[in-house]
Amino acid sequence: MRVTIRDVAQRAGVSVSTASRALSGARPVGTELTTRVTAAARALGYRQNRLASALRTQRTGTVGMVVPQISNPFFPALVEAIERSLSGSGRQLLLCDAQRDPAVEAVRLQALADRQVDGLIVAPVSAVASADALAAVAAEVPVVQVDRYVTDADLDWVGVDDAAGLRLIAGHLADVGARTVVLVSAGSESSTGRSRLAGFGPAAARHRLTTAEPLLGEYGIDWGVRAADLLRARGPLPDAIVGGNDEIALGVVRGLRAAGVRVPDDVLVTGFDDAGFAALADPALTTVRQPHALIADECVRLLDLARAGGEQAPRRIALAPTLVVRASTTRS
Amino acid sequence: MRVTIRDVAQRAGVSVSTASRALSGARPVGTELTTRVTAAARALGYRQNRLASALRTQRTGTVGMVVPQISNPFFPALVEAIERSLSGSGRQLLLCDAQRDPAVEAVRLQALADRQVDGLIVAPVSAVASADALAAVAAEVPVVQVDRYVTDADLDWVGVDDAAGLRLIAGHLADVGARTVVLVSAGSESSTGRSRLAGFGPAAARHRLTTAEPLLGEYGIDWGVRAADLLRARGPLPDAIVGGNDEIALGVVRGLRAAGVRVPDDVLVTGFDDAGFAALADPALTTVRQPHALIADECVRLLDLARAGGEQAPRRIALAPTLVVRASTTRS
DNA sequence: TTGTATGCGTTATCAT
DNA sequence: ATGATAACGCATACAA
Repeated sequence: MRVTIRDVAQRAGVSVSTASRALSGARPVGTELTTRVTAAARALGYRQNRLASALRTQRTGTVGMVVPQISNPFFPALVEAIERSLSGSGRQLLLCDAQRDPAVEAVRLQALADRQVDGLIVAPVSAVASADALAAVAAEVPVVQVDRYVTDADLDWVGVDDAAGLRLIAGHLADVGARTVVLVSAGSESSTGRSRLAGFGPAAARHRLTTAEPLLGEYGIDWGVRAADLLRARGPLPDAIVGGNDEIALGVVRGLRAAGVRVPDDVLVTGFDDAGFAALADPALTTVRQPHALIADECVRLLDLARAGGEQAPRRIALAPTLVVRASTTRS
Repeated sequence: MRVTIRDVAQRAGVSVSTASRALSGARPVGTELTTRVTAAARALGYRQNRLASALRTQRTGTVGMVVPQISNPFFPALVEAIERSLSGSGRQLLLCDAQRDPAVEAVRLQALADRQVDGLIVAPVSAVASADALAAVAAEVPVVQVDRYVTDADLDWVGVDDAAGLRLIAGHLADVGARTVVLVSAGSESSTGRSRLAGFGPAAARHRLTTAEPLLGEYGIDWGVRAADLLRARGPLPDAIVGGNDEIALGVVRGLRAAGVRVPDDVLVTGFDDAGFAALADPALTTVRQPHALIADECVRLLDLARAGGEQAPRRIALAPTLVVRASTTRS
């Protein structure tokens, strides 16, 4: 049988409550008894049954996270950062994958709520189709959205300041001599697609860059390849192509190269996110890095705030990204 | 207050035990009462408190997993597969990141055990430094190693058949006309480094390929770049370079390209694992794909077997990989 | 400061 | 087949 707190108490010659208090530090315990208890605990190799504790305290020390797809190269870094941020306060991450399906996502959200997680960090699959399920769980457990958010639900959100990211990119492109730029990004189904599109025009204008009509498709390498063809069909290429994320940018590079256009020699290309492979690509991608650690910390902070403060107006926290200049915009 | 099974029982006009049995199906319950109970449960929106259930049944329905580093591009696909395999039986994955540190890993293993996970799936950070902690938790909960294993611990393992993978690669290289090949891989600190090295010679011999002295460093793009230089310094390049994993292969490609050597035109290059970026790289990497879904299923199966059967001789399951031919070995 | 007794929500045991 | 009751391991209200 496992060693329980009863065994510890017995061995230390105290009551169970004293043992509990001595170990948790919830209430003061005499110095001698404290040492007796801790000694007994160590001697017996006692380790708390977190389940029983959670049942009693209503706190599991676990936080649930649902990502659209963990194999999507953007999320592992985020998961890692959140796992790390949580472990700072002794909590653990219960990770679920939504398989890009709002229905699966809904099941996962409920399952996590049933396991009494202390909070839920969610990157919703869809801006609209995920809304109901998210609102439902939010009624029973604190929820923070990360990266993406759903429309029509007043929930906290933490992500990157897309407008600021695009300003960084525009500034850099202007610095290296670009005059004409075009955006290749995702449409407005996702919240990030919308805000990146909205941020692009003003950012370009601020740095006196001439823009052409944006090409909007979806986040993915295939769309980037296709967009490169569309762009060439349009006429002379711009000086620079701004990808809505790294995958699109990589697709653009590949599409261009297949047509004999060299990057960065003939055209500059930038990405967004700094997903793992951006540095591995050839040419390595100039991109905007999301501050994973800060995003993670903010998520955790909002979660704790929600637990403490109860109902509040939803907070939306957009953190500043940083520019990472690599070979795709560096002419030798 | 949350709705508990008491509420359901009351509304259905039965005892709590009957309600429990009707809902769980543990013991037969009269048809009428069953319908009354399920109706009441649905009407009240009852959802079981998994914690309380777990405390009683000693089964949490969660499986812990510890990976060396989730941002390492090999692991997300594995995590996804395991998450999926588990969800088939209604279980969930508690994911931890060891931050490449055996000490952190040890803490995570204990934390998961304290949370009463039903099983543990671990890709150990180090073949030697991870052994003690792994053996310790294995004493209290079923453990299955995946991908890598520790020496000196009799624990189940599921992974890929490295020798078979290298035979696939050698066969393919022979098919496309290569005569001389060299291995660039990791040393023998990791179990995979050891077995891939061991499998290379026989695989090459089987297909009448001439081999040169292998270059052994570590899994990582930097080593690949450096190895490319070492290889060029050695004299004329071989027809093909076999990377110990995809990162090394990518580094080799980059190192060669920096020196003006073209892939695949001048030299063929292969990887191992089919990590996410292998398909995204340029040129896309010919590699050996690990059967993630099968590996995941086997992990789960062994876990369940261990729960059921108690102590057994450790099982080591090496699954057959498949060859993925891409541009890095395809001359146009 | 310490001990006693109760309950968290559920399932298992033992009756009937 | 059904119900009363105890117990899982822990933390806390209350009493001393």
